[in-house]
Amino acid sequence: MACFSKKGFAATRMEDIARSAKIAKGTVYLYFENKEAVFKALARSSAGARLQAIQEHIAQHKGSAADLLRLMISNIGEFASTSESVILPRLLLAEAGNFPDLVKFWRQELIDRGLGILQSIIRRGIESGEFRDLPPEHVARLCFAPMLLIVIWRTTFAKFDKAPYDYEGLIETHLQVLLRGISVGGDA
Amino acid sequence: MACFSKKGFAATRMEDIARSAKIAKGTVYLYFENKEAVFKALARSSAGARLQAIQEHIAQHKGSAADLLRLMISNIGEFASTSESVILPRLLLAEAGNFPDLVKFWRQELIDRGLGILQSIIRRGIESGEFRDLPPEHVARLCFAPMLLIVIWRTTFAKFDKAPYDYEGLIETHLQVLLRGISVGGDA
DNA sequence: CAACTAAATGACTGTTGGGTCATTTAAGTG
DNA sequence: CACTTAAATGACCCAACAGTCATTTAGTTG
Repeated sequence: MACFSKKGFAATRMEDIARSAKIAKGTVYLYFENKEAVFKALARSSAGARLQAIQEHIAQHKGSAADLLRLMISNIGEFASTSESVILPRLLLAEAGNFPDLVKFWRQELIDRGLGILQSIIRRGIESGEFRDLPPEHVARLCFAPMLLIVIWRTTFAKFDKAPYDYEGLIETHLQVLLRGISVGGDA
Repeated sequence: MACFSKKGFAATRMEDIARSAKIAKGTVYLYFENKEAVFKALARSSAGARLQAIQEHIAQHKGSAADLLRLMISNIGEFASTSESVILPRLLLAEAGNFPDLVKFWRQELIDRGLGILQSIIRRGIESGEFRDLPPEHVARLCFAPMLLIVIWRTTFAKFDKAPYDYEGLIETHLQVLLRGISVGGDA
């Protein structure tokens, strides 16, 4: 992951990978068919389990839809702004053109499922009268968009920041604006 | 642009570029030092002029901050969801690791300036009492985040859509949620 | 310890593709 | 048309690197 995320797929040499793993180049080929297989194995390493857990957690949640949404966004937000693993989605984004099957995999297993979860929360909020009647498929993406921005910012532009950017503050503001924006009451 | 955006920098051969331009490989080297120079020339082609124009337009705008914000977001949104040029930012994102100086250029010339414009609108709205007192640097990014999502969606995931996604609807919803979320009044 | 098996190595090979330049083609000039 | 200059070409060269495999090293068993 370190190698690929630093230079991209094409510019990473098998020797780089091997040295990074403290083994010889030939050894890599005992475990992987070729360079592409190394990359794919890496890219499939799954956040799927985590999503599964979230999905179940939500089904049995009793609080308001707003609370649930707040919870989810905080969670994803924390991941996006602190985890080292964000270079993985970043990497996939960068190499998307050369690995269409991986893109399809990620789209189905993570994006569609993730958006589905968000949508179901929003739909629930609308039905219960908490949220205004807005298109859930759009609102779900609005919930997620700032996370994507954080991932891209951290992995691409952060190195040129004079002062470290306050990701927590962004997420906090996002929650305030979003919840006020979709709630029916005069205040959120 | 067609070549690079299809396969990325490394996987694009000079012959591809040449054939695409209906000239011979050697001819490319009459106009560009090497492959990197071709890429950089492409990546520098500037939306800077457009930004300049926007900046001036805003200085003399008389309407409410909300109207101004709506205008800007609609504009950027239309660009993000219809222009073919989005493959350019997409490309830069993908190749960021290999061209740090280009990233710095884009960050300074486009991102910082663009965010600056948004921030100034928001600050104006806060001072005039239209908007709530939220951190402008965060709100500016919230304004922009869905555009980024659109760009990435279109250039990476759209090909797997069963039905074409309604980008206009997303932008419309974004405006509704955002303006209601940051306005002081009970309604936006 | 001898005999055997499994794992790891890295020198080597073949291919790919960036970059060069001798040659050809086209344009300009008196 | 003869001659000069500029532009374009693509066969060729060579460095880089993915992938191979004969050899070495480490581990296991009786």
